[in-house]
Amino acid sequence: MDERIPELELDNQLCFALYDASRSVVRAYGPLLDELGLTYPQYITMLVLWETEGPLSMGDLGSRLHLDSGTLTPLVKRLVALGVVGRTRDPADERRVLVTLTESGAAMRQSATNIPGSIAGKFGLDSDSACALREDLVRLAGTIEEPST
Amino acid sequence: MDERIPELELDNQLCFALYDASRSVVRAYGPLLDELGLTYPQYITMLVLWETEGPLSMGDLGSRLHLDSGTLTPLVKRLVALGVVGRTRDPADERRVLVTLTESGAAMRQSATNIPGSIAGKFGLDSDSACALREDLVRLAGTIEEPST
DNA sequence: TACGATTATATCGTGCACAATTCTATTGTC
DNA sequence: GACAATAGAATTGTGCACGATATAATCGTA
Repeated sequence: MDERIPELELDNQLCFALYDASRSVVRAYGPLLDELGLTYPQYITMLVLWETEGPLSMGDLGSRLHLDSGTLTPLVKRLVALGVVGRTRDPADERRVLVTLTESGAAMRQSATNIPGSIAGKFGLDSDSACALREDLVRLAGTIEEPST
Repeated sequence: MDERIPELELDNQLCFALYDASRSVVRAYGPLLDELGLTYPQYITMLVLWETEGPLSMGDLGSRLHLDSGTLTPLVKRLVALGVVGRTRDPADERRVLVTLTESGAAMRQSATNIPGSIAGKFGLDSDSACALREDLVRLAGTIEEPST
């Protein structure tokens, strides 16, 4: 093209570095999650259920993962089909749908305990750097979320 | 659940911070790209074309963006439908498809020059921090890509 | 110069993301 | 207690991602 416009060059975009790194990391989970029969979004959904006492509503899951019902509804239905969670209407409020781990879903947690270590090995990062990077990313996402005046 | 397993908690996952931040940033581009009629993946494709002298093959575009033909083929066809690029077979090698900017596509570059600045304003980061973060992410993605012995 | 191997793209199928809309249950408020 | 407003999910439609497969052009080489 005519002249260079450095701000528009791909290699100068923080957004592309993020987008590319995110896809790379999700791909890295692929082989490990295949053994569990989960996709990456399904895996993080299971993480939330594993760390929570008792059932969670679709809305609770959605706000934890920042996913809306258009994404979560079919995703959770696939988890039901896998037999790892159950879906029931909340008797106290029939609008709400409660998601609960099945025995099989709870048991899967043990098979997943090796995953974080395997992944950490693929990152060329020591634990402190990984933690610092994670904090930078959380801060960035938090800043962007602002309703922007 | 029974006991805590900190390595499996969502808030300790670098992968989730990345995944969440990436989606947040792409969402932040939404309103700006709407004015151009582009999606985020279409936008980064245009970035590559804008910074390149002459046409690019599908393969060139794919290796630059780390996207395969299953993603790029329909994406580029939508850019053709928008009238911003053209697709032609390479006469020197009929297997290759060359993507070229149309006049309208080249002109769109001017309308895009304000985007990086607008986005930078949404990040709570000074230019140096953003650059450092970008470099960390590029390094991370590069490390993961290794064919892993 | 046939012809098997390789290369470049396209196609197909599954599963996200997310905006927009719809549907039903609940919650004021009069 | 009727009823508008709201809240929680589901549905619909579009556009990625990506693995797997298919197709066609080119290349190597016997």
